[in-house]
Amino acid sequence: MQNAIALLDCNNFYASCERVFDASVKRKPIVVLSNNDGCVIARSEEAKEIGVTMGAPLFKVESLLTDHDAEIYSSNYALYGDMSSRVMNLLHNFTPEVEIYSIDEAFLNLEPRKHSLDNLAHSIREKMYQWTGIPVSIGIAETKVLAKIANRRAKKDELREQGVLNLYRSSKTESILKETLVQDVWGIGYRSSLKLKASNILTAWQLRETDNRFIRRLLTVTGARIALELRGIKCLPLEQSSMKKHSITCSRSFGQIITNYELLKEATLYFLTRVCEKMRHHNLAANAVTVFISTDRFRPVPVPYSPSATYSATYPTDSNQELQEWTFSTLERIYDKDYEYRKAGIILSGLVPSEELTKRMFDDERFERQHKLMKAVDAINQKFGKDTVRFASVKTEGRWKMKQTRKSQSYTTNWNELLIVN
DNA sequence: TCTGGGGTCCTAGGACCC
DNA sequence: TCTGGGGTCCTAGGACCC
Repeated sequence: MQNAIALLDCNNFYASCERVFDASVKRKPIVVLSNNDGCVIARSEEAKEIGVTMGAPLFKVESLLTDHDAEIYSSNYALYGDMSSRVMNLLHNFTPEVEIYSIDEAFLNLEPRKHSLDNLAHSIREKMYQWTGIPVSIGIAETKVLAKIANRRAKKDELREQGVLNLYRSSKTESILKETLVQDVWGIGYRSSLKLKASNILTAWQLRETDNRFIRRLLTVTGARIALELRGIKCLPLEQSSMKKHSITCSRSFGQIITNYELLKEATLYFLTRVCEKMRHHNLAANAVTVFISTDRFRPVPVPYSPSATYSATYPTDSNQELQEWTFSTLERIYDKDYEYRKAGIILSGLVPSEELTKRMFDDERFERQHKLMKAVDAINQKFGKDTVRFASVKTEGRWKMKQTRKSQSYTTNWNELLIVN
């Protein structure tokens, strides 16, 4: 017995979040920008209609947007994160098995159920809009990959009003797979689509019908699993308890080119401060830090250079000071003075719950002092604002400082920015 | 020093996703 | 002038061991 899987996806999520709190933009084109206000990462339907493409750099579409009286927002992750958890929490009213896949998507196991799949999906959709103001689309099928395809079609023009497409044991599946190009299948990216095309495999249906050993050789197990999922064979299970983080990253493109080693050190130290905060907020510790730096990918002169290196330690730590030592020694390994750098970042990995540090704390007095110190610093910064207390070496005004000139209010997470209704 | 297969562990990099 | 950031998974290849 194959259970029916649903994929629920919030329509134009970031744009919809902005719209919930600002009635004046109900019919206007809306776009939300990436960090640093660099490019477009979310668009309302109206913005799509005037021809704004996903990922377009702001400077290329700015005049188009102003001509159409569009609203432009910097990204407000506090708001989106909060709206997301409202949506996700409500899903448990409909089924116990929910996998939160991303900030705006969740897979649901729809069994067991009292009503028909279609009725259930429509009722989830209506309730979600009523409770949160966020419109959602739902695709239903035997597997995750097929549910993704159903969801995508549920958003298409001719079907958009309904917002639900049920392909579970449906005779429509074959024709829809024949209309779906391989590059539009979840898990098949640009590289894989080129390989498939070279073998004359152009549609999802052809991918499904090709001998699986061939696909495995061409695209490794990842591709083989996708092909099986297209046949309705579950290879990707619902993962409900995937709350454990494996890594934490902070990286930025710089406002200007950096060649100077000291400036690069400043930047990585700033990123390290951010990832350490996040790590301790989740009560985690890390035993490895990866440092990466990169030249400008849009101007690869003379040649692109983007080295990275990892420092792995025996014991995990959550102390800035210790991680700072690891970071600098790693940066030194990859830095080459002959290049101009445009971007850098830090990744913490080997994450373990910080209770597991207890043993070390008994052994190591210096470590225990640092651990307590960091906890105190976090508490103060939480209360009085970011970087109220910091290491003297951490510069907060750098060329990597994030640009956010069009941010909306933190309607749901900051008492001082609540929505006022007159 | 050479001969050989098999196994593990680690890391860098590729590919993909939202 | 201006082109995002944060993740996961898989594999190839090196180092090491028996």
